[in-house]
Amino acid sequence: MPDLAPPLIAWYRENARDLPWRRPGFGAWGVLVSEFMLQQTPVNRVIPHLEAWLERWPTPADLAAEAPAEAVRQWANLGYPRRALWLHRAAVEIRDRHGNVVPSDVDALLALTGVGDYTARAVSVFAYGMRHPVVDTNTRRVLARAVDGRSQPGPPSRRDLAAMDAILPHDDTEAAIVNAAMMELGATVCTARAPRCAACPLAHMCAWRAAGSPDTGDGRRKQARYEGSDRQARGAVLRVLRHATVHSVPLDAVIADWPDPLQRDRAIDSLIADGLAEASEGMLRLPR
DNA sequence: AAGACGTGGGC
DNA sequence: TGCCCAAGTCT
Repeated sequence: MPDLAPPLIAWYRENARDLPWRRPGFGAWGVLVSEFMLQQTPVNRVIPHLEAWLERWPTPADLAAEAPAEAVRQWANLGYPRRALWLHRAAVEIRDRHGNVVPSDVDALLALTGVGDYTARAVSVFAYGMRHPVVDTNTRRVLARAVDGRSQPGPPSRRDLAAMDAILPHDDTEAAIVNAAMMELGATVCTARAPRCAACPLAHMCAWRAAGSPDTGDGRRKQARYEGSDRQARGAVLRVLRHATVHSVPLDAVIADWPDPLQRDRAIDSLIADGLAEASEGMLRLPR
């Protein structure tokens, strides 16, 4: 397998988007917040929310001092609101266990609530310049095509980390660039549908292209239907709680017109179980 | 370890 | 319309 790093580095230097978290001195807290927001939410939707968040809470302790409800409300419509809860918990943990400094060590990062294999390495690499493989869905797709000759990656696996590590240069700085370049290439050129191979710096050494760009099938899990789902009901409940001018709403009034009353009750119960809502004396509200 | 978990945009 | 997709994590 030829060395992917040189063309990736040259391409990234010319084509990287100017994203807030790539600005010099953006800070590890900003990077951590951005990574939470970017978990399954597109870049363009994240940017305005990220800037508002950091303006309101410039350090972990600023966020930790607030009630979780404020984090959930500020999260607005970014989706997967448990991430707001987890980010709040992580802020408390960083304040209490790390002196209000986002850790640089992967294992310390992994111990934070809501931080998994991807986010831990992304923060260590992009905020602190450490040398680790960073593997997200973009990286996995580029590896699947350029290295394995497949149209789509298989299911996520710890082996992905070793595969990415194998193409990283020894130098820390160059390794960080290759990590970012793989993600950027997957996001802007080597996309899931209609990849722009004519603009790809790896096209001349791509195993998938060499094999004639075969459709090797999709190893991706199909997403459950959203329309009519419990998730949709949960989303509707939480939207009411976020928008409530009084921070507490009569339980019976929350999406009272929902078509399926059992689903409505299930949604409320599960939100309470998740810590995203609290009920008391016939009222429902975001967690204090 | 397969499924749950929001939301919005593209085609 | 309906399905796919988006810098994942947790149970």
